[in-house]
Amino acid sequence: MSVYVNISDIAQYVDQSVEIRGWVYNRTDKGKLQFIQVRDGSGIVQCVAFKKELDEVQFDIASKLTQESSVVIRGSVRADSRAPGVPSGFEVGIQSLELLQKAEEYPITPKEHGTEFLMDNRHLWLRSSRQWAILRIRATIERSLRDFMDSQGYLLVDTPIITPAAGENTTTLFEIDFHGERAFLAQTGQLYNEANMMAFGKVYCFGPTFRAEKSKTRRHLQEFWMMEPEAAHLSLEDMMTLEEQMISFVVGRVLENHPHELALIERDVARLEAIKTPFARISYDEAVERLKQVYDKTEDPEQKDLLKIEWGEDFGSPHETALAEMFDRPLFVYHYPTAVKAFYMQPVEGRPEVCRSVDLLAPEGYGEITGGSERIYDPTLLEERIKTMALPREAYQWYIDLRRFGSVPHAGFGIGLERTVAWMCGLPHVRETIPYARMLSRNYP
RNA sequence: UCCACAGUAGCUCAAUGGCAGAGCAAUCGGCUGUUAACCGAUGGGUUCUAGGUUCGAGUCCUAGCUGUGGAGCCA
Repeated sequence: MSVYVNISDIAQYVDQSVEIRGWVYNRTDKGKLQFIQVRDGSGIVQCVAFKKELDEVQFDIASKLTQESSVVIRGSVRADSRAPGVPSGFEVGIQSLELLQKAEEYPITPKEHGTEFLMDNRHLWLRSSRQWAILRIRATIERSLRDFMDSQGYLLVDTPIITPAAGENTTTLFEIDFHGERAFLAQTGQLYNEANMMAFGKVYCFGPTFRAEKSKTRRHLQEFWMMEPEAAHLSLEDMMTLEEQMISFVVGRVLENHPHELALIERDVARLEAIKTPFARISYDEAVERLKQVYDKTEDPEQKDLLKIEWGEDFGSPHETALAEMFDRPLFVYHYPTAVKAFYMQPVEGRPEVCRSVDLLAPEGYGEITGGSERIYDPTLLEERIKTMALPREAYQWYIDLRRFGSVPHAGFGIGLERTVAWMCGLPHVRETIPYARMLSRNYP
């Protein structure tokens, strides 16, 4: 009798008879010998058919299998160092084979393809081993982020996706028709998080967010996933500690659970193993000084122009890359100018021109992966800031209310899932970090 | 929105202004240890679109469309 197994567990069944239910990943035709690589979602295993050992009809089927045909194979597992697969080193000697469906000519061949073609066929591309590995790592990162926050006593409280008119800068929001009223897809759950924090102490939300910006870069999506923790009585300094513990926890989980996947995508794991606390911490002031030094040393005029910076300006991506390259682990940059940050950020005492904000820049040029701050908790100051920034006060009434009923110092941050996955997997573009990327010119499939 | 580059067989790409080509995939044949197997054969084209220059345009020019990379944008 053969037992139905997942390919990922194949090592436990050496010299036993198993049943594999999967899809043909690739086939090598050697005449009287067929090497059939079968994937079942959990892994890939090589199945071998010898003409002598199979009945004629079944061998004929085996020798005509097309890529992605669905099959049920029964056979005995043997250890063989020559066998490729995930995990490698095991193969199934086919005793019987059942063809569920012979696949039509499959568009994605084992050869190279262009980005546009692959994205047009994203529904099929997901079956390729690289994409399979990346999305499995994404799932682990997502779960680890939740596990970490849960272990720290944070409660998952979901925030709405359909939100009322925010009033300002609607150009970056996706507008929808809410029964005749204007509504928008959420850009962040943060304001609701602050209300939830007042109810539960320590909370986080984790869901999709939407940005209608005309951004067309390797770091931007129109729809992306973000986890946002928010806690009462959390200082900026304690938040940095929390963030670095979180990141190193997640990196540890990925290294522990995905050696096969990391090997498949050829990630340099030494770069991940180097992610140890404490992370580097520098102030915005120091960051600007360091960037000016880099600027002075840069010869290439085009590059030099991109690195130009004056105190008070926000960093562009070339600046973030230059700063991150100075360290082999993630870098916190704190106390940004108040003018370039959001209205709700708490000013630094005695230095109102900067605020208690912090961004975390990933190594290897992956840019900002988290951003957060202490929030203004004094209602008068918050109202002043809303007036200064010319925001519609009515839209923020409930938010101001939070400061009228037992206001406390608090802080929070957001971590962008796709940028985190891109960094940990060493990918050049975020489009492969999400099953179906929504980009400026991509809403299919 | 701006800058740069690209668009040729199902896919990845070649082709000095002069016969439209290769590899992979498909189909057929060969091979008992392949790792993107290999070897032989066969079929496969609106060269993104519209106009223009030229004896002749895949190639040059103009406009547009699509994509890629980057910048800006990213409270």
